[in-house]
Amino acid sequence: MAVDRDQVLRSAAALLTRKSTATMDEVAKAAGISRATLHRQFAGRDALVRALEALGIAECEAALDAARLDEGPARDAVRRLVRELEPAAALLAFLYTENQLFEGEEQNAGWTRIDERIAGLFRRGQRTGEFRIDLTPPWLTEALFGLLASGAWAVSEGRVARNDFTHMIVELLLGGALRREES
Amino acid sequence: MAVDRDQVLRSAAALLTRKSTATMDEVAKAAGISRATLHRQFAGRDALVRALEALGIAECEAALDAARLDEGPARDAVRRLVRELEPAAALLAFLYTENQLFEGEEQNAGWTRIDERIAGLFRRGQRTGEFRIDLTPPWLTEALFGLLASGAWAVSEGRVARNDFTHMIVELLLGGALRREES
DNA sequence: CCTGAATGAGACATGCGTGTCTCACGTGGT
DNA sequence: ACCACGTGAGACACGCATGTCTCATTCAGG
Repeated sequence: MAVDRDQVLRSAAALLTRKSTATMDEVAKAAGISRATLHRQFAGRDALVRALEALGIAECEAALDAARLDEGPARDAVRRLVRELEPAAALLAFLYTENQLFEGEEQNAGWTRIDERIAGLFRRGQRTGEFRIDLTPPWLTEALFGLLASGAWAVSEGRVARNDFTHMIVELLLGGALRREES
Repeated sequence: MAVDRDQVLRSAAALLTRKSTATMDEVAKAAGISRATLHRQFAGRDALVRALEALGIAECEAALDAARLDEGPARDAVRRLVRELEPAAALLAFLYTENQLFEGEEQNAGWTRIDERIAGLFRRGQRTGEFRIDLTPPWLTEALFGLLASGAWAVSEGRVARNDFTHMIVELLLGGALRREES
């Protein structure tokens, strides 16, 4: 009776994040439904990944909105953004590596908009003099996603405590590894 | 005749870095040999990936040696390390994502040693007071590989100029995005 | 010139994931 | 109680990459 599509999507995301080559049968079992029903919800593996991508984009944009990127100091906006993005980090890490496979096809327009909003935040920080100008906004955006993925993986491997996730990423991204003389 | 095994490995690395799902047949064609010969050199796809992993480990350790990690200020050692690692970045990016698949099996001991050497460098920097102590060496190591992979991908996508590769990674890793008042 | 080793081309069987279909079962609504 | 709908289970064929094998060809060395 009306399988909870969103619930299926969540469990699929949780499984594929750990094992990106999981079979449709494994995905179905993980969701507690049969392969037939899974296939009734998502036409095929490709459709499933696309749905996951749409979910990732939606969560990203929700985080972007919740972080109020254009309010206050840019550095604080970055902190809020990473904090909001944390719950979606594992899914984003999966999609980040999965995207390498879509080499031929053009990527979903949603990512372009998200990249643009984040790059805009970094540009704002550069304009106000908060951020250095020798690191380009596109690179900072790329690095943010890369660190998000690394962080998610490090947490799942037990190399970083889950509670430190946001702190590790934000501090490295903003402050770097060097000690600062001034505060 | 005696097919140049190392040459085959290099071209396989170059191809798989761009298209991680490439067929054995595609790998063979890229190397300019037949699938039969490729299979005579590497028992199967698994053996090929393992060989690639061994190559990546070897290049990493060579870079580690060339960077002389225990000489001079730790920050300079990090700069040398990234510079030495740059040629191998694409291969490492491939292996970095491929490693997610080896979930069940234990990872190659070579990576453990490499991780340990790099983490040791960060620990040394913390001891000398160069690096902040709230970012753990394992996380900095993980972040270094993550940024290396992000950088390699950004370059191949044209989002970052190839010449800026080392600078972008080193500066972000060491200094972060914030402008520093003092030099 | 001859022999042998290595290579390329292709055929062939196999395993695996996938997509599709059918049918029986259980549940909810009428 | 009856009917309809969604579901689970399984069978089936297909596509595709893989692994293995054979055979002709080519090139190097004796």
